[in-house]
Amino acid sequence: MNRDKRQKRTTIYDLAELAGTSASAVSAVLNGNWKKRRIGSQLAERITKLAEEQGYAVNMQASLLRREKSKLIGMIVPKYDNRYFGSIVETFETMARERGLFPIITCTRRDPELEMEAAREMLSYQVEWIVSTGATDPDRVTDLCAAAGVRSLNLDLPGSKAPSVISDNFAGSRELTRRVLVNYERKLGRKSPLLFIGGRGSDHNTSERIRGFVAAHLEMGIDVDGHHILACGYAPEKAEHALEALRTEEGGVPMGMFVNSTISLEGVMRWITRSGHTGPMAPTLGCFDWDPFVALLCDDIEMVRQDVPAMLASVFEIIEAGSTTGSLVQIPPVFVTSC
Amino acid sequence: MNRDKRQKRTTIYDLAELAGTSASAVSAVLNGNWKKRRIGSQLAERITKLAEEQGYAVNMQASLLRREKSKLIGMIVPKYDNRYFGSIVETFETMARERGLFPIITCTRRDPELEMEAAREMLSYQVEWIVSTGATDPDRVTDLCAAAGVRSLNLDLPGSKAPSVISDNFAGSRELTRRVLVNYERKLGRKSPLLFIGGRGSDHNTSERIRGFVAAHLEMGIDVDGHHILACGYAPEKAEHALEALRTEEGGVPMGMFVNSTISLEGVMRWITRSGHTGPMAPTLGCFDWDPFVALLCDDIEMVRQDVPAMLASVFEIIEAGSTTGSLVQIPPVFVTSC
DNA sequence: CGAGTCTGCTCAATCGATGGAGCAACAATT
DNA sequence: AATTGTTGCTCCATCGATTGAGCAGACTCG
Repeated sequence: MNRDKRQKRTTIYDLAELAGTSASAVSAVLNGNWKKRRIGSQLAERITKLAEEQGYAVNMQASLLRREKSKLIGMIVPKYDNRYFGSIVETFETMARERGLFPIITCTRRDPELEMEAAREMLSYQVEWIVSTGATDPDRVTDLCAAAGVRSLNLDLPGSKAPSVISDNFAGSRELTRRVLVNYERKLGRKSPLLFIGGRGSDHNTSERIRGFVAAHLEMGIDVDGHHILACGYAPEKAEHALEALRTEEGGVPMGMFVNSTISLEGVMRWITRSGHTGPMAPTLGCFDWDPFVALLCDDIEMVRQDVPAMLASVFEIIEAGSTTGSLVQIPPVFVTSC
Repeated sequence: MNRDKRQKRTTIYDLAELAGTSASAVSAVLNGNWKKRRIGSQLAERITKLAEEQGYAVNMQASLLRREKSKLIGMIVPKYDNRYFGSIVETFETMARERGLFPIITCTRRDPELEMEAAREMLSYQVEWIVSTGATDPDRVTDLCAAAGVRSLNLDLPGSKAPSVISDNFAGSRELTRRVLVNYERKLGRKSPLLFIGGRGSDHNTSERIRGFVAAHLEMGIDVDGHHILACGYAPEKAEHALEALRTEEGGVPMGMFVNSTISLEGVMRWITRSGHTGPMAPTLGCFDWDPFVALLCDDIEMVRQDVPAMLASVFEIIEAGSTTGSLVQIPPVFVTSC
């Protein structure tokens, strides 16, 4: 009877026996609908006390099996190595919990197969929603979910088959580019185009940001060099190598840059340091993303911070409304006036 | 029969009917032990094909309810806002998956109540292990787990009642302090003690690091000013305020500092920028933790990187060995030679 | 030819929580 | 006294997967 090392967990049947009552009474009391099920308040109190004493915890597996709703919500996220995704995850967890949902989060390291595998696993756990964040192929996840009758939603990168919440990449990028162009002109003493670096040309965000980048140049009467748009991928090394490759070419590397994420910025900074472009040689920068140390330590940089709280507020609005259309919500990012 | 919007998910019974066989045959085939249960390979193949066609996914709730082992492993983590915890989570997920475990991670934002709440929830989901990372009160979590017959383990901050894996804070801190003292002496032209800032005086890591800090001073024949040991908490603002308060005091702020985490470093950097201690006025720094941008952008700083892969290797070794003693494993951190 | 073995499958109990249906016991009403 | 209503519970089927036990039929061998 007494709790041993390898004991079985306390169940409602154990409590029922201890309380000299039935399992259904115990169940009713512990999940709060004992009033509806007309259990006397004295018995209720006795059961509650016993449960506490015995350290009882529901077996969610059993409970969820029986119930119709699981209250589980899944999120797929590419990486935990930057502030943007970190705050997405943290905010998501908090907001899910506030709504009585249990968040399950999985990091897929930008691996398309792992994304699908993780989604499949979440479906096994009977999640009610899957939020695909920055997924390489959101529509595949949506299809998988749809086949299982589970709702899904895209965050950060849009898909065509489920509602998507993303930053307003075009407007954000145009404004960021404008600001960097102004800084660059002030520094050089003349107008000159920027280099665009980072991201994948095939993803919506990158192409929208390129569109904004080009628009801002146009508006300021500056020609863009197509050859200076390097959507070389997200990994730091890719940005570093791309710059290094450019250096040996004719014209070299422009000393004004639009960097497409903090991850790419890491590579850019590495290149800057290694190639000795520091101090007065330092390039004029803009970064579509935010990092506190960069904001503090780098003086010639403009950063846009994606509005994570607003994005997730929108995500949960959609979830609460239960919408499934392929709508696209674009959240304006915030310009950080570096301290 | 056809899949509707609000359909029920496909079960082994559906598949059994479609295949004209029994549910137990389907179950045996799909969970791989059909050889043991002597199911013919033709039937097995037919079932497998059907399952694929129907997009079948096990109901984990049902499966786990029946099985003895859940293969779930929980991790509690304080924040996602720095590289250290980010890489802990990412590595943990990967390693858990490699071992056939399903990781459930929850961020508790350094809130002791949320920690307990999260642990309780994980117990409801029948996790087999809980890893408390940087928990404010690891022993409380251990007690809760023990009452439910669940193993637990502490990471980053040790507890007395469960095995703990942490960095070798004393040795790491002593070496870091030594390096910073050398840099500081080189800069000042004379020996001078450092300021210690960040962390909680009550936590093991902070007190061990202070011990290492003091030891390094002693070894170099430098007196430590007890008044310059500011374990003011982890939040950036706390560090910033502590420095600001010190500035108005007699002696002011020493221009050599040991910062106890990147989070505190954020506050320190803010103070440095706001109070104008930049350029040649910039302090000589050391930080017990690592961040790529700081490493790249700050030139007078030494950083230690906690060895996350080694720490998690040790965690999973303990899990695989099934040990429950309150042993303490200390992993030497790595010194980063800034690029 | 009968006993024993092996193959390929099915039956039914089980895990723990839930909730519809129903049953005593008693009070209130006609 | 008979009917109706209410209160406070209990019984039992159910969710979907798993697994020990068992049952035909085919095959083997003395």
